[in-house]
Amino acid sequence: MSENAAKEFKRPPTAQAFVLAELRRAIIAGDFLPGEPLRQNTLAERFGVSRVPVREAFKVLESEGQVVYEPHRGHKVASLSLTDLLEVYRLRQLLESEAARVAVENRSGTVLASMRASASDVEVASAAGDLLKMTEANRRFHFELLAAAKMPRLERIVRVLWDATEAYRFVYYGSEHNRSTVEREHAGIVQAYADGDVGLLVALMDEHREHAVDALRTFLDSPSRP
Amino acid sequence: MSENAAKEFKRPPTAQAFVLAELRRAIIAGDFLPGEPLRQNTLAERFGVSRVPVREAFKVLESEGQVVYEPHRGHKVASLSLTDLLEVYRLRQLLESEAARVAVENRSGTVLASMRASASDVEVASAAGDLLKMTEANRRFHFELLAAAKMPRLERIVRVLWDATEAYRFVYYGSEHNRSTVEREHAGIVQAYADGDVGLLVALMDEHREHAVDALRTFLDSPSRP
DNA sequence: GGGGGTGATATTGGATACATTATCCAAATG
DNA sequence: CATTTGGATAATGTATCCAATATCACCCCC
Repeated sequence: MSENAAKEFKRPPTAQAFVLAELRRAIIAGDFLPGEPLRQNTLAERFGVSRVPVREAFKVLESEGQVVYEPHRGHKVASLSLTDLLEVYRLRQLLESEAARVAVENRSGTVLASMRASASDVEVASAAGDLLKMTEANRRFHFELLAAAKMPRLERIVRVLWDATEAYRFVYYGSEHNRSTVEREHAGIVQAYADGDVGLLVALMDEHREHAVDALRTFLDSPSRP
Repeated sequence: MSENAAKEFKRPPTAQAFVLAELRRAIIAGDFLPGEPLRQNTLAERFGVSRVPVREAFKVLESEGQVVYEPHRGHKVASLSLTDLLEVYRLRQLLESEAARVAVENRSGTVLASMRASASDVEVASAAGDLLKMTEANRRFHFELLAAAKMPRLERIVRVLWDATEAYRFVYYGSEHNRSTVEREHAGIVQAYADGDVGLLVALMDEHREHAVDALRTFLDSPSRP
């Protein structure tokens, strides 16, 4: 086996890793409702594994706040109040601004190209009306910049915060007006990064976030919301 | 059973909760060296449980970055480089400053009294040369202010960041000069909070943190460090 | 209608057993 | 001598089983 072939071999995931990835995807996709119980047996059957890797995946999700645990009663999908939302976005503001500042200091053409590519992916998905792909591309877009800061703990914290609200992304993207706002804002963000204008970059990111908050604020404040 | 008695009844922890608490305490106390493997069998025997709750505790600690996991090879205690330390402290600066600002906006006599009490506990422990108690009281001191911000996610994030470096607290507290610096700085912090002077509070907290960083920077940069 | 009790069932917590992977060491091979 | 192979052992991943706890349905009594 040549060195290249060894590098290409992809080790199969452990069952716990598989279950964790699937649960994470399902929660973010809104497949489970906030407050919905997650039954070990049911999920174990669905995934074709025993309860053990399901329980282990739960411990991770619980640590991230995606899932709420009560001894002897099990786990439920965490729900998000307006207060939670505001806290999450404020924390993201602080942390993403820091990442942006550091990323601009170490500006790179590779990051810029990646941001442009994923911004373009967002536009393609938006034009196709594919909200799932748009959500994924949007995430890639933002995490290009976060990763560029080379602060792994910061990136992980933001990912967890991001996950906490991601199930609600569809609310925001449901409106064509919002989608085109997103595209315009991404373009501005890319340009500010390209220009190395950290003040503008941070301001544009803040504004971008604020628009999402405004949409979700209304939604979470609505009495008909589950 | 009366209502009061019901409130006083303390449910025994699950084995996983017990193991998690013990592992957390041991890691923070420096009972395990950075990079040291954590053997499921050994720990299960030590705690008198099966491997299952040990593994579940590991998943939590792994999520928090306290423990590093590699499939099929197990878990080890995370180690901390100078780069890690600087990132942790920078993140704490951002987040603790925010907590301080919010806490001052909602200033309360209860919080002030609690801060004073734990600052006093720090001094008592310092005078007695009890570094473990000093560490605990110091933690209480700082988390009084963090809790006062009533931002649970922020508090949790800071706790995780705090835990990442807490095993090194003894390095800083080993010097009597550093200990008396801590006491003076705590007094300043309490006074700034009492005066509602958020600018001064943040500046004093930054300085307080910077002193710890300086001590640990030297330690982590030292080639004789394990 | 409300409260309490009982039994059946659902679910969780965790112990034990089995399967798989990694590591180590000795023997064999080039 | 260096490298490879094979076997034993250590350790991990997870399935299965057992015990404990929670929930639900039903019944009786006030």
